[in-house]
Amino acid sequence: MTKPPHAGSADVAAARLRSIPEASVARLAVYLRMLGELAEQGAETVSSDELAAATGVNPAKLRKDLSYIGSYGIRGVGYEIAALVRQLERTLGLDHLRAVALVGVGNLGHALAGYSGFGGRGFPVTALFDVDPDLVGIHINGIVVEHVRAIPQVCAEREVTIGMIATPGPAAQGVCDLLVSSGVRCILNFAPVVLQVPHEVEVRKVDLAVELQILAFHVARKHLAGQDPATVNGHVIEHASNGSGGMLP
Amino acid sequence: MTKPPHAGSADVAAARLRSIPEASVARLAVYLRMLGELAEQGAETVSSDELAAATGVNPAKLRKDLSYIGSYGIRGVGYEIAALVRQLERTLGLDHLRAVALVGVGNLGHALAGYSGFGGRGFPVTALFDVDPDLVGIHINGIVVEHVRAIPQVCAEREVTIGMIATPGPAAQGVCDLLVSSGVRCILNFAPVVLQVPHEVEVRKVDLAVELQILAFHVARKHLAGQDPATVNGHVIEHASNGSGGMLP
DNA sequence: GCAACTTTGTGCGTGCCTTCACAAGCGACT
DNA sequence: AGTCGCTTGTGAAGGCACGCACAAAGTTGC
Repeated sequence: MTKPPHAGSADVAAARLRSIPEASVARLAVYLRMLGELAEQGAETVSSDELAAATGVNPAKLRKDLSYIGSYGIRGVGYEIAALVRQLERTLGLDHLRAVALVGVGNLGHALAGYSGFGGRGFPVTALFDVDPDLVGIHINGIVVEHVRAIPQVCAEREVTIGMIATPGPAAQGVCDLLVSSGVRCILNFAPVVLQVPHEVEVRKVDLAVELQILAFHVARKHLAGQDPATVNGHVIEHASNGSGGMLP
Repeated sequence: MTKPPHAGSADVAAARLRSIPEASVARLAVYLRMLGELAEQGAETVSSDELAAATGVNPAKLRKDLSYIGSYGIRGVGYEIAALVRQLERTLGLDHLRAVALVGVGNLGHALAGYSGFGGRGFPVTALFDVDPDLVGIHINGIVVEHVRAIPQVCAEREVTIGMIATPGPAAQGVCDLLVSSGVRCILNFAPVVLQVPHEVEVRKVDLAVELQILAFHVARKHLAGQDPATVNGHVIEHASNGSGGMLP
């Protein structure tokens, strides 16, 4: 199941896409952002060492990550930023916009709806949903909040390809089912629930409470272990000129 | 019950803590939440199969995870929920409260400050900071927003052990340095920047834009590959009675 | 008290990810 | 034109995590 039938460029691309390790994909997105910042600063090329330092990654790992999308580096020089950005965007599927629907306009949802980092990066939030009558009908960032029952119709109309769920836990599975039945195949879940989905649907979960608990574990560990620097396997990040130019709220 | 007639329980605990794989720690937090829900529903014991199904994890992996914190299961029966919860809380360092400071009360920060999932789980947000004069002085959930320059003093007073950074990217490193110099050793970073910290400081990063880009990659993959069900390595999660009882916004 | 059944705890093989180390390739300088 | 220095791309090794499969241990029924 690994061999492409014939060697047309589309098949090659598909084979490559499929074979990129999940861990690498996550880092590619980070490289892409850093490259954008470097381009803004007027840089035209970067070496793997520079880019690795700026993103806190091992240089060899970075080169291997980039090798998955092809050879776009010049030996003795580095990577041409513009070309690399273009290729990364194509690989990550950022060459056309992906409409995003957000369900749950409560506390967190409201913040996500107003988060400028999405629209500016090719992910316009084009639909908002909730069940609360007090919320349905209001506008956030120029988008009107619709009732959850309108999900199938609105998602179809606006060609939504990604759904974000920021509802309370108990409501999440129902909302998820609605999204899936509306053709949404990728879901970003903020609710503290494990979603049950058909195998063709991709779910990523962001669990803030779990993140804090992981940190708490490390606090406890440091306390118990005393703070012997040798035994703590903390990751040290070398130098790296401070990257600036973000885009959060 | 089974084995450990504790000999030097502190040392044993420390050794154990150090050796728990990072991936397991993340799952332990998930188990803990699910166990809490089960307890609320009146259950007294769970088998590894039940808990695994409810959390979308392989049963063997779950048992191995739990084995890292000791033998608290009863063969032929399962795990006694109350005892397991207690042990998990101790292992994750949830046996006493951890004061959290949040820097950046903009769009996302405001939502995090109001997020009930933190305080209810042993992570009271006890300090808020920003640089915006319009925000400094206002109250959110009964907490007053202070100026960033007050970080050292306030963090010391309120014994903050965890810092959350929800500032724009360019401000993050400066804020981080302030937190670290105030004695904060664990940081949850929402800013799209790789923080440079001393090796004894633990940083976890939540990057919403990257999460969406990873999803976009999978959209692109599905498109290119057609949707042959066999070649897509999606994870299928079996049955599992729908968990309810969450605690998001 | 014994046998059959259930469920935990774990040794082990497998595969993925990371990291090292080095050859190949490219540009610059003489 | 040739050589030198720098940087990429990758083969190979090590480590970690996953999941199977089974023995150990407990419970239930007779």
